[in-house]
Amino acid sequence: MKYTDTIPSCLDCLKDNDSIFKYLIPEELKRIDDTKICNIYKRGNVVYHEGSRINGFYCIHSGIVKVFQTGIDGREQIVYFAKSGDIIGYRSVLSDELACTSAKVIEDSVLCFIPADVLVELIKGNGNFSLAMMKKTCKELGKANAYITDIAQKTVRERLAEVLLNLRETFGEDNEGVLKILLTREELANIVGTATESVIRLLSEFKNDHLINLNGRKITIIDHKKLEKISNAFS
Amino acid sequence: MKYTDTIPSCLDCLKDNDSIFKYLIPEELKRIDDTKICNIYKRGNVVYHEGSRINGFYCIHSGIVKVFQTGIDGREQIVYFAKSGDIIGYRSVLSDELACTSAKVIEDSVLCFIPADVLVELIKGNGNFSLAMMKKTCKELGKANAYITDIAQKTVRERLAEVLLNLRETFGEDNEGVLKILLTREELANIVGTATESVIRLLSEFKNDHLINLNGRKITIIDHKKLEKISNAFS
DNA sequence: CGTGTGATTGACGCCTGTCAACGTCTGTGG
DNA sequence: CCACAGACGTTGACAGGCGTCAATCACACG
Repeated sequence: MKYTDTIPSCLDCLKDNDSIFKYLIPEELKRIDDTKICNIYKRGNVVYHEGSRINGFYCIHSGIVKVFQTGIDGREQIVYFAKSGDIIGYRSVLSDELACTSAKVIEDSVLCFIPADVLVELIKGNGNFSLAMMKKTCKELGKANAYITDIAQKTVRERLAEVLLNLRETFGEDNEGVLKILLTREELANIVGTATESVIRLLSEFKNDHLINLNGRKITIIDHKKLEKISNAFS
Repeated sequence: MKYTDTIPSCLDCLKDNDSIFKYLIPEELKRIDDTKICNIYKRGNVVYHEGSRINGFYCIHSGIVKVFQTGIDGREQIVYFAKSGDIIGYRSVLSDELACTSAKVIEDSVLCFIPADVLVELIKGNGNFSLAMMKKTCKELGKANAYITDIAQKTVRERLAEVLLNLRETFGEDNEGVLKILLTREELANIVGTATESVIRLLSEFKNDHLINLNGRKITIIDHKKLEKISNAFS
């Protein structure tokens, strides 16, 4: 599965994606280019597993990866989606803990693995990069806190509406209006934090109310306004 | 409310508390000592308010502060408790966003305010401190993710048991076994993410099953083992 | 064509939120 | 010293959102 064909250079990658690495100086970027290991992953492949020790982190060159925790009787709770330009696994590296999440590929991906000590080195050495990483982590923490409040106070219906809007915001839609991320009903349920059947029922309710269109896993948002009202957004 | 009497020196504070500032060199610590502003806060006082811009962060010298988000119709969701040695408000400073939480004093406190630019300066200048801050934030992020999973998958009963155990872990108990944090039933509900009445009902259930003792706001954990079993801990 | 995975629908019941009434305690002011 | 207001705690009744179980359908794939 080694990806020796055309290893993406970080410099090229930076042009396309808004990555955290833009805060690095050329020599530092070269250090990453030299140490990274790139691989192709297919949908369903596991990038890393909860409870394992990770000695590095991954940068998403292309594709989509879901990051989730495994809860009671193996039910997944998705806490994050990573797309091109994002990095995953750095949390465990920096907190010096075992991975508290698993990562699995949703859409065929090219991922670059970068050793832990390179990251530590960069944070210690480059104040601007360090600050940017802090900022990134703090923003994620803010989002996590907001989601705790959401999930604790909103109904499943409200949360589903919100999740749909978030997905559009994050992944956009093609020129037909179809969300550029395909998820199973179960995966949707694992974001919202509910049962698969509930998602199915609510989705067809939304469809009947002409808020969305459904075509298999393809979801089209029709009435953005009403969805927002349902989601009861207070942020 | 200015606390001019006996301003706690950071050096003394470090001896008692395990604070993040232990990674600073003496000159840096002095910089904080020189710029900080210390105040006394009484129970109920608001430290900072959601949506406001904070131009610094707070270090808890003594007391307890709850950090929460305000959700639908003003209901609070508590996301963090800060006690002596902890810092709060740094998230908003570093993410350069408005405060996404409010902080309110639970137990009379002495808080030291430290300007934002001092923090940024330290992170940029001291790699070890920077790394420690990253580590701290990453750990918090891990906890937040774990709580998302919890709240999404566990029942109220399980979560309440877990919260009680967490409180004991964090704040300890006096020699009578009473938890060293006093919360109203509503505050407990705002941690668990449920209605006040549910907390009351479950608490008296726990009491009847001889898992805990209740005396007003004083809670004593009797049967740690069974509570753990109820909490369904999978971590 | 059998097998397996995912999607859908219906039935059922419990957990839990909401509403309402009442009890308890503390502090304040007359 | 007592009355009263207000915050907090408790209990009961009730309904409905949502999880669970089970059966069936749809579709892809070897």
